[in-house]
Amino acid sequence: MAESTRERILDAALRAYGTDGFAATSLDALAADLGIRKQTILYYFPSKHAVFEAVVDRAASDLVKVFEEEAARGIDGLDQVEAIVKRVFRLAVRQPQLLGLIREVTRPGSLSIDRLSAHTAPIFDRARDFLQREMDAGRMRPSDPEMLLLSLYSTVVGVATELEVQRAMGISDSLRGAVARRQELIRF
Amino acid sequence: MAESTRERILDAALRAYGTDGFAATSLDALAADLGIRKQTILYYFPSKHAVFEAVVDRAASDLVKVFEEEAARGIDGLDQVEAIVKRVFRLAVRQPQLLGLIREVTRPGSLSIDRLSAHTAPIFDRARDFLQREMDAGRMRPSDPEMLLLSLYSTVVGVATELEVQRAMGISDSLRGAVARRQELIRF
DNA sequence: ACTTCTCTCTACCAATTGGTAGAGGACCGT
DNA sequence: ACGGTCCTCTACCAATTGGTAGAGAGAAGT
Repeated sequence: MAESTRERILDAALRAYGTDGFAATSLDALAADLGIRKQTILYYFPSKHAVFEAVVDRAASDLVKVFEEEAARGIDGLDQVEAIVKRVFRLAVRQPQLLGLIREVTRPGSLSIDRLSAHTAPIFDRARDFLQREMDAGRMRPSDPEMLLLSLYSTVVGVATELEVQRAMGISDSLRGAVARRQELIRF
Repeated sequence: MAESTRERILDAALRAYGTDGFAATSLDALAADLGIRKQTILYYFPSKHAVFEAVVDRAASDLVKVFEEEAARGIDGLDQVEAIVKRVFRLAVRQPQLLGLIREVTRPGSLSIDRLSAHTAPIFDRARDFLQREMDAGRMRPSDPEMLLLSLYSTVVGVATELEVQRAMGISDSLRGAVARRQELIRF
């Protein structure tokens, strides 16, 4: 077996929750997609919500890994920001459901938002401190680091919804536009 | 009765779908929230999905109205863009669920995205032509109008998710930041 | 007084939901 | 050969789901 059942469940769950949402995805549908019975899912996870939490945990640690790997390379100033944004973009393009999941978690009525922020809070703090240092060192235009981070975040997430809207509006050159916008953002 | 039952249903549905999502909101829950029976809802709407479509229709026409009223005032250049963005912001702050609804509709697996774009396509085209004219007339920095529109859109929607994330991260001065970001955006 | 229309209700339904209980097979060390 | 552990299954359950059928109340028109 190349991939464990547990991992396969998480993969399918990410796909389903990211596109259709948590509430709209039944355990039966999830199991059918995998060619197994839902009781097998409930063997690995105590409840449906536990599946969701596991998916969030894994997605969060994937994101955290990107930051840590990139931070370990010790690049300065804007170059590091650009490198991270680039990698997050690549991750998002390769796994569009990941951004769908983020939308699901950050929904107003969500229960698991604390779970996500628990994972990301440390790198958020580190990123803020990094930006502050770079600004103090004059390698970056000074502004409020927290706000800049939120700007970066909402732009990246915004691009995800953009792709869908573009499709509905009948615009085709989606990816090129997204990349161009990324570069505009960095310049700014 | 100050407000018709039908309108009250749409109000409650917008609130529920915008915060918890469509799939997570049962007709029973919706009815209980209104102090009525779900059969009353099904008297006004043939199905649960029809309620959703009606909510989307009304929300879309609210948005379209903003554009039409503002366009009728005939202001030139950036001032008109700023005025519209300002009004959309005010609408979003007053009705946060409206942006939640947009997120719901623009989700990858959504069925009603065509319904929304059918409403908004005309004003999208008009906005694009407007930007093109303003650029030609030299009142605005030249760039791709469609891309600029998408930028504006994703920034506005992005702010909605931002507020939630900010809350989770424990940052407080949310509205001020949003307004500041709006102004940065316009300047850009 | 009668019908008709509008509205909200009770009663009910089949299907689906998340979840429990436990059987049975495959593989393990002994 | 045997007991134990790991895994996936069948069988089942109570609760909830969206939806149908139709009763009954009230107002309105005739």
